[in-house]
Amino acid sequence: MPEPRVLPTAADGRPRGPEAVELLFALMDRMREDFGAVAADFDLTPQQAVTLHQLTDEGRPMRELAAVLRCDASNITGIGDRLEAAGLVERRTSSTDRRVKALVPTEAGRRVRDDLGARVAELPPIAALSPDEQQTLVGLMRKMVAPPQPRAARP
Amino acid sequence: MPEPRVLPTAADGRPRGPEAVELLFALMDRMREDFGAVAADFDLTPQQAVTLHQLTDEGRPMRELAAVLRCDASNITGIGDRLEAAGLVERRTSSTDRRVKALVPTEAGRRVRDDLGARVAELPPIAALSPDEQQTLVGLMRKMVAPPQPRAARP
DNA sequence: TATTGTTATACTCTATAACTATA
DNA sequence: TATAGTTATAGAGTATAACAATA
Repeated sequence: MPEPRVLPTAADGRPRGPEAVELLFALMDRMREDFGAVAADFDLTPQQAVTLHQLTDEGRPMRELAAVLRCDASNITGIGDRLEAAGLVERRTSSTDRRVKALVPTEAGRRVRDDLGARVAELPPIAALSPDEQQTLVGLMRKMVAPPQPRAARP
Repeated sequence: MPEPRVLPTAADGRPRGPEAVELLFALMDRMREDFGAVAADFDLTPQQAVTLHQLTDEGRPMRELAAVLRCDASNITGIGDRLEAAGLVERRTSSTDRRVKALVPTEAGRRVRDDLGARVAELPPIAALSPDEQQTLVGLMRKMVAPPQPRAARP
């Protein structure tokens, strides 16, 4: 039973940046695997599931989705194609700017999105924590996901 | 500036499984992007960087790497090929079982691996936390990454 | 001119299945 | 037989560059 290569733990309680990174990677691998299994249950790839998960009932412009998913806009075309082929989304041209198209979830799409969300919320890594611990985790992650660079105004 | 779709926050302080999942996904996207940028600085793809990062100086059997990286063993062949072409690893056949080959980092590989590790440990998401917070995060993640299923012995 | 979505291209990752060489 | 690594294959994600339609 192989284990990830993890740097030695500090016995002094000092900052553990490297260790935190190792664990974060291990956690990401774990979530990727667990989430992928749930997505597969809905006949979706992980990215298709993530994209569907990001759709509000009103739909979202494809450009906006690319920004949220942090990928090039051209990728959304293909992902949208496949979600559309699966009958989970429709493309709707904006009435105010005919250049923009929104990916709008169909009724089936909304159902899958919600069912998938419920399943994901019960995944082991999250469920392994007590309510208090989940609360603590949420607080820490909020700080971590914050702005890339505070862009301090130092004139 | 689009934002991820995040479920409403509880005002009652009760378990926030869904919210924790949303933030975890956002964090994963963020880390994927940041880590990818660092890997690119070393002319590596994210997976190549992760693989190199998992190598000890003695090298690791390819099968073991597949288990650690949670992917099919056949993928390691290609990743190993590319790392080898870049002069960062060598294949070494085991002296005790000639079926197994280990991916062993070259001197250049060890240098890149270490430099890359140092860069990653300083990524913004981690650096955004204080030493105490990092310590707390490590504790939480240890529980989360634990065994897939405790596999309780209930005869 | 600038922006949105699309297309074309090339590369990587991914799993599956069949193969080889060992054990 | 069983296992480690390989090869072949197919599908999906990714970025880059160029394009049409629209603003």
